Amino acid sequence: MGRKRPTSRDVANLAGVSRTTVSFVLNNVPDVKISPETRQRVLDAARQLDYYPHVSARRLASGRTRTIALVWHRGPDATYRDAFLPGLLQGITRAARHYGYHLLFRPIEPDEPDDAYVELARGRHTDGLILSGPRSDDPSLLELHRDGFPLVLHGRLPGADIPSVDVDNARGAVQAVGHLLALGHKRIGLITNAPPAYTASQQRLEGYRLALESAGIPFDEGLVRYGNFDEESGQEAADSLLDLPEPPTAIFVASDMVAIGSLKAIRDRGLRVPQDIAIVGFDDITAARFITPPLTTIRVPAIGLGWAAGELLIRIVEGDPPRETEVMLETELIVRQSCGAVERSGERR
Amino acid sequence: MGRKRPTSRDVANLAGVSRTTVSFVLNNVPDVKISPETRQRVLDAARQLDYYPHVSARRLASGRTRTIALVWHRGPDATYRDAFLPGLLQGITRAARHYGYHLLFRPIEPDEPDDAYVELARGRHTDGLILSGPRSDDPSLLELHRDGFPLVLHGRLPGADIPSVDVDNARGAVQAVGHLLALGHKRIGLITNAPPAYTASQQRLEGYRLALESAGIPFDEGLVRYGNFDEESGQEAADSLLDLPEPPTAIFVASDMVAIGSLKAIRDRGLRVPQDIAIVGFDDITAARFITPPLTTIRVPAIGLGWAAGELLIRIVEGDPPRETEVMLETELIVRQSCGAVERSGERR
DNA sequence: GCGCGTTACTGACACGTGTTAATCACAGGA
DNA sequence: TCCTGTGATTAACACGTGTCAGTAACGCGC
Repeated sequence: MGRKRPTSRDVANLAGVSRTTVSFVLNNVPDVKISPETRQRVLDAARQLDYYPHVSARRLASGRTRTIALVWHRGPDATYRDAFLPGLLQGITRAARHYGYHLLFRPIEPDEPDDAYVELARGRHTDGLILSGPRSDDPSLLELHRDGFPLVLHGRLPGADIPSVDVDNARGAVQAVGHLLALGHKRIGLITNAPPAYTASQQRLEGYRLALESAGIPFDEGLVRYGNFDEESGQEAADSLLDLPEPPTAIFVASDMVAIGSLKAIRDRGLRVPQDIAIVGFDDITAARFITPPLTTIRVPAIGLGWAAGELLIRIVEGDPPRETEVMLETELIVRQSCGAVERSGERR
Repeated sequence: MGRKRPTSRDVANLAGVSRTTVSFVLNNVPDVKISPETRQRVLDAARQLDYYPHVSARRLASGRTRTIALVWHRGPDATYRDAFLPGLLQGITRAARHYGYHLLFRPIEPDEPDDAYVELARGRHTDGLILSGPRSDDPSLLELHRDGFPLVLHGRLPGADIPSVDVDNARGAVQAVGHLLALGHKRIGLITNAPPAYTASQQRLEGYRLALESAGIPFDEGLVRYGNFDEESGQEAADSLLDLPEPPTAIFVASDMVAIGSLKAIRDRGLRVPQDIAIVGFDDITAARFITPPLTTIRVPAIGLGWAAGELLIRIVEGDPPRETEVMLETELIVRQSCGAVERSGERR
């Protein structure tokens, strides 16, 4: 075994000053006068001993952890959300690094209680939490927020005015349906990403309705089906739409994963995409570029969401909250081939 | 603002015992006798006050953080590795949760020094580190290991005998090439996943060579090309192989991402997969199932790797290291359509 | 009555840092 | 000579827990 970890006392002894002075120098405490020679002596001593302050001690004394956590609910939509995880993490960790914070990653598995994360907050494990996939019926959540613990939700939670970050699902749906309308389609079906209990599902439906209405086309409930995150549900939903006496000429499938299932259903009937049926997806998962035909879709800015959530949370932690604490990020229409707007080409997005 | 956080002293006062007793009860310290009534009084008091121990204080006193970190080097292969991140994280956090640990996620961005992670170890931020994508020329790494700090590498580092976890790349390549040989191919090309500087690339090449030799086919360097993680490199490499006077009838592309580029090159020449050229990939990324034709490939057990790394590290931290500290996990051959072994069907894997 | 072991509990120190209030040396003005 | 302000430094306390060494009470054998 090597020698023991050096402490700030060791640095102080080596530099011939008090421990307090070491703390002042290493933390660059403002409004404290330290002579340049002393400062240098301390820095030299610290370097010579290869001194790193003990984080736990520092946290205990300062009362701050400089750590935030991402609480990741692993629900029925796990595979769907896993596609966003790398981007979201990258965005959050970038913000964290920018402000000098660390990130704790805490998935909540299905067999755990939903409020397993409160221990992180109550035990002062972290200074704040980003909660992805919050449940509206979670009392601990409201309690934490009432007690002033910094929280940011990924995904809206109607009712409670908790700071949140989300993508503008309704506008994204308007972009998708608007694109199909511009291509001349009048009879456009909808397959949602998820059951109506999910707010994102409601919002995308709302955008679909808005786009149609502003084009003077009446909303027809008979053209709406509900997906359930996976391909199977997309296949069934598309089958159901194609069985209609007068099937749609285009379908907005509000999830790429579901859209992949829909494509299969269409192909199995010998129909061609986009010539017979045009398709626009949502999410822009990695696979969207590679399937046949490449999927026109709505890109969700995962990194941007992560950055926004991280920055918002840290600013709240530091007592400098922005005026607007409900952030909405814009989506982007990615035109590929499944919508019929462009012919096959070498373009690569 | 609500009232202050309760401390163990508050619990002690409410229960009418000493703080020491509270600690004994809540931590279930063995070999300490506490009467059942006292124990219950303490538990009731803790519950009544909604007491959660202060993690930082506990860490300082105990000298242990019960936290491990995943250090994630974001190098030139970032997009390729992002595909594994969710699985790896799930495996690690499962192991962490099983042993009562937390996970810190620490990406190292390209603009940071390679050894930015040492602060985590030296400052006792975590009890141990999992390093993904280690560099052999990193002196801090060897120094940490020499000082007895618990480390586990994801990916081999030849030379230093640091505990590590990796997939058996060579055997995976043998599986892939063996499958092509069994289908009757004699002239099999290789496109690696990465330049030869990457050990995984060397190992997959080695497996390719072994499989051929054990089938009595001499290794021909002229059939080997080096990929570079992305599709472009796969396209170029495949073009180069197809330009040969006697092109191969099958190609083992040791990366699905690279294979996608190769498929494009083949299709652009009007050739069909698998009828004219058979392809087997490596990694089993999500997109592999969805491209046309669905890619036969070698599945890498991301969750298993994560679990193995997490468990190995924690056992080392707890002073109970297994005898074998170099773990190798097996890959799995996933047969789809790009190899020509099965005709188009409804199967879904 | 006294020594002794056992049960149930506590006092006091340690962990390594941040931070406030105080101290000291010293120069300058009256 | 004494008072005062200021620049440089430090003593001392606080943060909330884990844990060792001890103590008080009590039963028991002789």
